[in-house]
Amino acid sequence: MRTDKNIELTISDGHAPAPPKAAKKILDVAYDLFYRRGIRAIGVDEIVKRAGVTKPSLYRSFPSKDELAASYLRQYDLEFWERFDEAVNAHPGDPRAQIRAFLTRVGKRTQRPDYRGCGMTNAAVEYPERGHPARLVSEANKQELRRRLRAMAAAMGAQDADTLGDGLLLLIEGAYISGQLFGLGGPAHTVARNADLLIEASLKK
Amino acid sequence: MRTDKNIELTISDGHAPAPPKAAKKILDVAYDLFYRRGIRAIGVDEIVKRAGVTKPSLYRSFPSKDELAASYLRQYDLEFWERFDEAVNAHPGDPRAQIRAFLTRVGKRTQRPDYRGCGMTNAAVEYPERGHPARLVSEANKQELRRRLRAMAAAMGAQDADTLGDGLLLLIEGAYISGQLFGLGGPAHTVARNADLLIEASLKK
DNA sequence: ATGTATACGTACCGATCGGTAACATTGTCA
DNA sequence: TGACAATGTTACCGATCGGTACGTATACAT
Repeated sequence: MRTDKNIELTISDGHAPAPPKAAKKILDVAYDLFYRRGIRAIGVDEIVKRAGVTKPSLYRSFPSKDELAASYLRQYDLEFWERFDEAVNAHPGDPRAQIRAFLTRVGKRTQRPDYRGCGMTNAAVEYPERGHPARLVSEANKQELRRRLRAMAAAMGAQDADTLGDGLLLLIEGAYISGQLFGLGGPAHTVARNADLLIEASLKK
Repeated sequence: MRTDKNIELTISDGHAPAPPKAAKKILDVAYDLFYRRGIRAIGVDEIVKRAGVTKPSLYRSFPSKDELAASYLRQYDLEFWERFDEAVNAHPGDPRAQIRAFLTRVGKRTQRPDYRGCGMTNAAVEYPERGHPARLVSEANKQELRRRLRAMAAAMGAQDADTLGDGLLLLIEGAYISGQLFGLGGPAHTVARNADLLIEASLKK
């Protein structure tokens, strides 16, 4: 089991030495398939077939399927925080509005017919074994999310900031799961409204 | 694909004609393995090995692995409603106390070191394909849970009962997921407290 | 032209996947 | 005791799993 491969991909840095084209296509295809149908459900053969490459090309860029899954999640992590920070930056200094903006978007996304929940959450469910490469990425993402939600709850002036932050996290995770369980018209579309009620109840003394 | 097998097991009815002993052991082992490590992660070979039987024995009682998974979830469904009704029956006529009792127990369960979330939720994540036998059981369970939570919210006199019921469902699903993601000391232990705050905010006009 | 490094393709590996055919064993009741 | 049906066992199936040995094509520097 070698560990010295280029797990961290330099995707189109513009002028660096060598941009591996196959790796990007592989990761793009894997991203789509892993998210839509699950990591365990997809074999490497299907990935390379859809990417128009061959298996050795995959294993030259990624040490294993597990590490490819971890790379998929690292990409997911990037895009997740993009969405999160977008909501945050839209309402500077107003954490309650930031949460509302983020959850309004989440609520909308969960109502899309092809919604499949949070890639991070799903991966953690698929890989319960501690220490699995994919699970590690997922856990790190969730712990950072918890940290930020608690900080935002504190900035709102909540009586018990940690409890409110955790409550918001529960609502968010619930929305991710309910979105893929119930589909359109499911409970997930109420996440922003319920979060606002919970915040309201946690502020007043 | 035959469908006329004895999926519904008569487990130890005491004096009926034929109690299939192997089927029960298979289902017990499958229950444990499927829950702890995931359905896709467990092969039928491991199940029959741990159950002390052989593969044909499994396939005489269950038409397929998918149907065995569905049977596992039907058993899970039974035990779930047992726990739920226990909390309900402990506080007749007081839906708010019923919810509190149920969520207090959920919060405690999520803090156990071997906690692996809700078998129903996990199965739905593992099998996103619509119509999968396991997923159908999971979806039915969740829809019934949603129905009952909304009814309880209405009985509490909530301003918007459907929103409160859905909010409680989000918190519950969030607790299931967070329990297995964060382990001990995670956000799930606040589920009862957050639910009570949300209820409080949803009642007052 | 020729070395050298790198990306890619063909063909294959053993292991495991879910599932089954054919046969042996057992319990039950006439 | 004999007949029958249900259960258990041995041995195997084709397909797919993740992963690899090894030869080939291409680009650039000398």
